[in-house]
Amino acid sequence: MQLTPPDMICFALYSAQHAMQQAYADLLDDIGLTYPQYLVMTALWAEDGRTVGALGRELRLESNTLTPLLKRLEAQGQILRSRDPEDERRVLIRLTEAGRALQARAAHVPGCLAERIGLPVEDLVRLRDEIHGLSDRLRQARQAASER
Amino acid sequence: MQLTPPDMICFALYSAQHAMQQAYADLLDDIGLTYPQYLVMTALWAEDGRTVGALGRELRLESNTLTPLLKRLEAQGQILRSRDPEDERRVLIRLTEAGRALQARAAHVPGCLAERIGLPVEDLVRLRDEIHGLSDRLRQARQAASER
DNA sequence: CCTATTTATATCGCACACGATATAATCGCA
DNA sequence: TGCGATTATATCGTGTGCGATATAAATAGG
Repeated sequence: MQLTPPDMICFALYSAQHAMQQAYADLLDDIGLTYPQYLVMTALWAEDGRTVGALGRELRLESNTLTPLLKRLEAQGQILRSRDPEDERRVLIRLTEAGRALQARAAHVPGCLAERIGLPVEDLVRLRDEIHGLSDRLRQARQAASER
Repeated sequence: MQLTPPDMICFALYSAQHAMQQAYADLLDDIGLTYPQYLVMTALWAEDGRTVGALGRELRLESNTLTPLLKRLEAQGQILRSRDPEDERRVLIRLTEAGRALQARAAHVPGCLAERIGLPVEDLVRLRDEIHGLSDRLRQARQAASER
């Protein structure tokens, strides 16, 4: 007896994440952002002026992913990267005027996505929380295993 | 008002998929497979001798992703790639003896994962089906949008 | 005060994903 | 039968993710 990919919850996540990223790509193409770039911009619209590390803790990404991504956003003129004078190890990420202006141009995205999905908000919220619960369990188990 | 990534169901999927892939990476490292390679091998253990296209339909991947991945599996000696004599456009993927033998070495993986997650099977099955439902809705909406 | 350790970010290499395009084989139909 | 359309796979370029490692700044302990 062999499980097939469609039976596996890991594959459900894998293919749903791809479908979601493609749905976002359709909407984000207009404003010139990739989906991970949009996540970073979303985090900055909510709270500007954070360090690379603080962004990484929110998005669960390391500097090896964030640094090149942030350099591309800087090259696009959406953000500025500068060393923190208080602690020269840290790099502060701040939105430019263009980066702030992009928020309005992306304001329709969550609504368009919700419309594409077509499920009641309560269902989405419940599903989101269940998926976060799964993530938390996986990360805790990994933490525990690495401390063995 | 700005949604933050943790509020967004897309980010729940995104981070859960990363956590899942890392959990698998811990287990698959021993047998020398990446997580996408494991998905392909799983599909082949269930049904050997399929074409690239048939694998792609099951895993929802295109040839631009599968071809290099399959070449790496071939270089590892897990599979053979050969043109279908019936239709020279198609490439048949068949397990080698080593590829079949790997099934036994990977047999513990689903159990280890379930243990890491630590949720009842019924919950996992329900969650899996809800996530598949979300994927289906996203793909249908994309299909509909592209036909506009 | 001076060095060992820790912390924050960056660099490198590899393996995906995927849009766009290329190539070759097969099919459809006049 | 011939040829344009379709199908199956491959190639190319870009952008992630991440393990491993490097580098530089800050901290801690003697």
